[in-house]
Amino acid sequence: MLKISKKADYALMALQHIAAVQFGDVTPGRVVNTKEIAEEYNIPLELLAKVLQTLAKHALIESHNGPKGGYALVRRAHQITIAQILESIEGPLGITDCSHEKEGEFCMQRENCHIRTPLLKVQDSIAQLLNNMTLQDMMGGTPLITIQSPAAQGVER
Amino acid sequence: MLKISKKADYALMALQHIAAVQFGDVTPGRVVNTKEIAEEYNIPLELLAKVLQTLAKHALIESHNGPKGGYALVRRAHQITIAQILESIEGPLGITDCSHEKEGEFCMQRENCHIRTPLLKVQDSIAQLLNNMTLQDMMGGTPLITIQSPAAQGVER
DNA sequence: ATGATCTCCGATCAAATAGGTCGGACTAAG
DNA sequence: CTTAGTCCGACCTATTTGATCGGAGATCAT
Repeated sequence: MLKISKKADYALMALQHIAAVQFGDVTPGRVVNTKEIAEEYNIPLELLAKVLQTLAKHALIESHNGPKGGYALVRRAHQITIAQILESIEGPLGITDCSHEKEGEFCMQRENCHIRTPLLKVQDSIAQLLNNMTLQDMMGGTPLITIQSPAAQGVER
Repeated sequence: MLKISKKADYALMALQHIAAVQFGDVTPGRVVNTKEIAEEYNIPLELLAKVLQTLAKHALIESHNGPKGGYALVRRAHQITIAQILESIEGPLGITDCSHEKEGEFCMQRENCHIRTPLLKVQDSIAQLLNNMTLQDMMGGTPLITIQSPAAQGVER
């Protein structure tokens, strides 16, 4: 349960990769195109393209067209929150249908519903969690396969 | 994003209602049948029945068959966590596909994936959040506990 | 300038999952 | 024993998600 979509997964991988290239030591400042990312992580090319387009539309990355083109981060990694990334792809956070009810619409269970308020509380907690974590926290450089000491993880803050 | 299913919603409403009847002041100990809950909250009867069956199979409630039959909680409200309820309906918590990979199976992106470990960290935080909240916290019409964000480090309450 | 290449973008298709429905099996009251 | 009321499991449909295709526009190399 509470699974995030594959597209969101791809978005996180792609942004992590772009950040690593752009701010890394090897070829700093280089833009990276869709194909490179797709091959590196075995992601369907066309689908990844669509994901990156969406991210660009939400101003998380900017696109450079033509040959030698590609994508580049607009902000630095620590200024991009996980919440922003996920919401760009999957829409606003809402663990229940009635999370974003506009005035005038309401679910059929609303009048006697006792669980809405506690659930919104849970939702707030998750929102804070995702807002306090940035792309920088995903940078660690250590590949997954190697054994890693718990202290060496980039996510520790 | 991260929306829980309608079935899970119905499960929470139903359990809240059963607990209110069973441990309330009006008719304590009474079992409550599917129809009563469905009408109270405008839930499709047959679908709610299926949800309750699932909850019974996971030993959160017990079914009493025949006339005057219905469902009753087996444990008290404060001993049933939200995590247990949701997992009974939607399966184990897992924000990403590779959360519960068995030995031998792995996603196509695994070998170069840098986001798995941080995401599992997020998942752990959410798990703690849901495990620290019980059905009791949903009782009483008015909101009850304040939940702190587990974002910084370790979840405390 | 012109062609070749690369990216962007919309529309489209297929698979998975959630939402909802049906008839039968069982139980206990009368 | 009958009968009304309940649980239970299989079935069907609709929405969402994952993935794909083809063309238009932009940029760089020649």
